[in-house]
Amino acid sequence: MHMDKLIEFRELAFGSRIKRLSDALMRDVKRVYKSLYIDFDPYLFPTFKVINDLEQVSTGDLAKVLQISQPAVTQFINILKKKELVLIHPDKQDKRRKLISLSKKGVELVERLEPIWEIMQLELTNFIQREPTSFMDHIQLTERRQQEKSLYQRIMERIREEVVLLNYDSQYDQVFHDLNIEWLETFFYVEPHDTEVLENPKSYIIDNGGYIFFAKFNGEIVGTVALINEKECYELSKMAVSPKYQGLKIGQKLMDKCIQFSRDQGLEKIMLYSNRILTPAINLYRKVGFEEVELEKDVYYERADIKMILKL
Amino acid sequence: MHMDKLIEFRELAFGSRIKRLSDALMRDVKRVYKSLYIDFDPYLFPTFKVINDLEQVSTGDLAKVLQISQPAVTQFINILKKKELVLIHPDKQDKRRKLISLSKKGVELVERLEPIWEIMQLELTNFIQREPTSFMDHIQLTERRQQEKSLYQRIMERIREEVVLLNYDSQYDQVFHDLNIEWLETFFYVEPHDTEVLENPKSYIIDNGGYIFFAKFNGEIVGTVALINEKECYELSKMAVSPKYQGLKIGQKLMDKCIQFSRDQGLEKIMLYSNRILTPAINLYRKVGFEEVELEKDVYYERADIKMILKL
DNA sequence: TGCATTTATATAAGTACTTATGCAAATATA
DNA sequence: TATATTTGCATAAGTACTTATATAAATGCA
Repeated sequence: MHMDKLIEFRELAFGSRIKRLSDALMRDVKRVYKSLYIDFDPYLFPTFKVINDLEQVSTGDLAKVLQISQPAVTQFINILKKKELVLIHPDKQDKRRKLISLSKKGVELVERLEPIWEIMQLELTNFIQREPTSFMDHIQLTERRQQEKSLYQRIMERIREEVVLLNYDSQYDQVFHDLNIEWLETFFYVEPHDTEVLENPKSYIIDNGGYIFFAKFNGEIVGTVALINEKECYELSKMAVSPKYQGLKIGQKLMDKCIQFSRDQGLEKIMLYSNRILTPAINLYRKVGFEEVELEKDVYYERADIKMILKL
Repeated sequence: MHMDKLIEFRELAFGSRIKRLSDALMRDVKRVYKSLYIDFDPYLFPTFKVINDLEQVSTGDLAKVLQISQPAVTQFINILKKKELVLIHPDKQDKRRKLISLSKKGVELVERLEPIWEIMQLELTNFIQREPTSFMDHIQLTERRQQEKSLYQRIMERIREEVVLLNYDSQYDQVFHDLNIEWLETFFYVEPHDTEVLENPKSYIIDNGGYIFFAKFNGEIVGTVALINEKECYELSKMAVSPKYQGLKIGQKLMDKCIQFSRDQGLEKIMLYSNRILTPAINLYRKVGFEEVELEKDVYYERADIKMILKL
């Protein structure tokens, strides 16, 4: 009773099957955008990409090159307009025509999306292109691949792989400062001690036997964390991830690195101070094994209201 | 500007392209049903066919074997119910469950659809299955085939080919009578002379040097026409096509046969009487070359209000 | 055996398109 | 040079699904 009847119906269910397949893939790509907190939808891709490539197009031209109905294009443009991704200017020569081009925000989005599209292109190629075979077999094989590991998972894994970890380098001092100031300003206020440390990471952290790691994605530093040298253990601190790149599990990756690094150094534990407002962070700490311990009275961070320790 | 941009986008537009393709094919199949005056939709096919094959299924089972959402199944069942094609009975053991089975009308529809499905299966196989190649190439080739000659045209042509013409045989006397009585009763009233002729085609038509042809589709006589022997020409008469099988161009096929036959006999013209109410018929007569001539006063059909002649 | 959980289905609202149709501007034609 | 036709876009409504959620019946477990 659990088998797929559409397979049995063979070519007769061809239409239904490619529909089902395309629906599944579109849904997966939609989830990718959502996971990356990007306000974009896969069905908008063809329209958006053509506007980007041709720089200026009319509604009718879009319908022609995309081979979809003109009302569909009108609707998509309205949605892109609402998202402020395109500009619409009437054609001077022909007052019936509207010329569409990308807005500044649209161009920025393209820049953000391009590396992701590249990865999608790669994963999709890998997903659908194997040995040459019949159309029906391709559908069958692709459905099976989707069941084994969804396109969503494949793309996300690949995107996460693109995040590489780097050791401290003074060229990243500014980013280290900015990433940390960002969340400090959002949730608390910046203490004078913070500024001092964040502006001089080398003397305060590195020269004291501490370490700083960076996460790089798409040529950009998108996250950082520091291990500050305390007696007998490291204090995990200055963890910050660019809000633009949430969903990539960068925090997780930085944590893993810190834990592995401390283990390799033969240490027994990692310690950290945090604040209960930062629930996602606290959850991550718990997930990797940190346990809450009593907070001493004279802690040097004013905002700290929780202390956690991970036994290695 | 007229090229297909989706091709350029390669694998990135994979989802959009199979969506576009499936939409096109579904639309074509929908048109086939419409052309045959069958009140059915391609999206209902998987559900309908599974109910037919399994005889009794629950909503949930359908969702499982079709791999679509349960609300979709509920909606499809409601539509099938509205079309009176299925029966819904609550499960005695499990009062939450609903068991779906085909109604009498549903079974009849399956019988009507099965030969068409067979042709669709054939045409689709031919449409999508060529040399083994990559998934993208299959899509490309299929799109091209669709542009050259749409799936709709391919299926319709094949269905029309299934209509074969037969010469007079007394075993078809009853059908000859019934098909003609049907339209006579619909548009006029049956004159005593009609009944006389329709009940004795052999003595009234064949034995007078006339001819009767039949159109057969799916093992059933679906149309007929007679050439009645008059001095110097044939009178085309008793043309009738089963309303169930409109859209197959059966009338056209019977006409072509009559014209070809008369030509082969070396005759100079065909003559017919009709009535202006029967616009589709009159249109067909005009289309193949019949021209209106003056109607004599003493014509032996009371309902005749137009006389036409085709010069061969 | 009673109550929480799970399962089967229904309902509502949203999505990504379609077709049908209307209106205004541009072009062709007389 | 007026008028009919065509073209470009918008609007409305429909279609074939989806997700989210509700409800009632069945089942699991204490």
